[in-house]
Amino acid sequence: MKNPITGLNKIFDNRIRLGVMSVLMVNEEISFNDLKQLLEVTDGNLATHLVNLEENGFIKVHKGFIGRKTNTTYSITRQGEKSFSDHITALENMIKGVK
Amino acid sequence: MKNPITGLNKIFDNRIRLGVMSVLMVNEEISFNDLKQLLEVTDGNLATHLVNLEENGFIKVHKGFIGRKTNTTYSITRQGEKSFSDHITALENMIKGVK
DNA sequence: AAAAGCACTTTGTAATACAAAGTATGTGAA
DNA sequence: TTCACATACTTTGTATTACAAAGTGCTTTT
Repeated sequence: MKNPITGLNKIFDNRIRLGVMSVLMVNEEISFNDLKQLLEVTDGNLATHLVNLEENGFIKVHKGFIGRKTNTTYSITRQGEKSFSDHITALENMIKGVK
Repeated sequence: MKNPITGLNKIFDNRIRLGVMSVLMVNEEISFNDLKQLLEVTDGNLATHLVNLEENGFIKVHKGFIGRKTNTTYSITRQGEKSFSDHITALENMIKGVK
């Protein structure tokens, strides 16, 4: 038998970062506020995880407007897609092992 | 859209505990040492996570012998199977969402 | 002019994770 | 019989992480 948890990405051990990534896999972009409500987190906490994901090159930020209100949105990067897919694959392999 | 990370069990956010559980889903029992080598962790760290899993009622401990050498093995409980299955289901649902 | 919203940053604290060292018990070798 | 070694921990100390709450700067709404 081999180590079932190799290939898991440490960045995605955290559930909020995991949540952000899986949302961004299926949504072209999402706003800060929508993300905050969806994941049910405080804004400070969310902001920290978003910075982390951005610094790791997994997401990118777009500062825009809705009318004249600021509206920040986030989207996934190529590298983010790749790294998250790899993580999902590792999870699936682990799950396959237990079934 | 709904929160993709609801249903995930916080105990299984940690990769070592996740690893222990997935090993115990497919092995009737495993010894402390085998687990340590398989998951590539220090014994102190592993022991801590095993205590955590035991206190949560997910695994049980059997202190036995091989010949006259002590041999501690671990196995999953009914509740552990249930909780871990639920976690896997939650993961699968999350993954389904991103595919 | 005041209050409120957005998207943060800063601050402080609590929880978590981990390595390393120490411990108790027993075994095998010299 | 004494010494080194193994098992399965526990203890200790530290580093990392996560989080809430409060503060900030800007803008918009009332």
